[in-house]
Amino acid sequence: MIVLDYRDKRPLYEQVTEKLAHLIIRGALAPGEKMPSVRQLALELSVNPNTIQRAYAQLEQDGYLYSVVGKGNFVSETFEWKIGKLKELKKELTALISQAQTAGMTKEDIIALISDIYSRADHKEELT
Amino acid sequence: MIVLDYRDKRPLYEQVTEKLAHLIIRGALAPGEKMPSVRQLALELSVNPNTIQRAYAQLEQDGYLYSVVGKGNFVSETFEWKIGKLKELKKELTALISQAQTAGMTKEDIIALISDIYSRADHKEELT
DNA sequence: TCAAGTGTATCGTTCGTCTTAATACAGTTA
DNA sequence: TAACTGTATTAAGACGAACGATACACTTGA
Repeated sequence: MIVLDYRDKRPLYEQVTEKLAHLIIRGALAPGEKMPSVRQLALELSVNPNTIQRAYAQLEQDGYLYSVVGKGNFVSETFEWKIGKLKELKKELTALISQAQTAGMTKEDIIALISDIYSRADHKEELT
Repeated sequence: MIVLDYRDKRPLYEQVTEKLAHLIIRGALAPGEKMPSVRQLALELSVNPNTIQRAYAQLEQDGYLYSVVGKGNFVSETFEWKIGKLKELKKELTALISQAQTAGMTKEDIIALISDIYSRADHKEELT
């Protein structure tokens, strides 16, 4: 199901989080589906249950799944994590734009920058 | 000239960097002016010369000043650091907006967000 | 020329935080 | 109630950031 890379310098829980998130985003794990238990997945990956627990906690934080004590972890509906991701990005964008304006960028500067980025993206989309 | 706050959890070199940057931005240190030497400022602040050195290196990286071996550190022309800051912000903004659009935010969503941020900032400016 | 000033590079110690694990606690269900 | 779930606490180890001691390299003026 998942293979960990011990040459990867990132922590184990982060690798697990990322790979599970990918499976959910791609639809390999359907909404409502039951995730493997923390102990079971820990056994499969030869890792401490806490490591899986931390990955699951992060995925819950990001809206990808929800947990029920005594029952297990389950994949959330798609819109859940999309909303979560948007909120996160909005937060970061706000902070960055605040910096930008204190540094002297005008509103128009930023809008022009955004238009530029989006126009390039439109070209890419034509290829998909 | 500068007072360090040891209750502040941020590292000393970061405090020094920030406060010197403020002095430069506000014009208290004029372009072309000679900065105190690393050893001299280190003495004044009762801190290791390396700490000041690191602050100066950061300020040079950000375009606030330039150094000449054997002579000293000097405040850069204003446009130098403005350009540097803008480039940095543009880079971060580009990366973040790319993420935003892959996450489903539309161009209009982002522009609305920016307008919101700027309108709040305008209110603040009226008070200064 | 050389002493005294300047910036810079290297190295080691300390200290905090991050990561992971061991273990115990708590809820659910057949 | 046994066997499964998730969760909380604590400790140990690794790692990196911050700072300082020290030596190196360049410039200037007496």
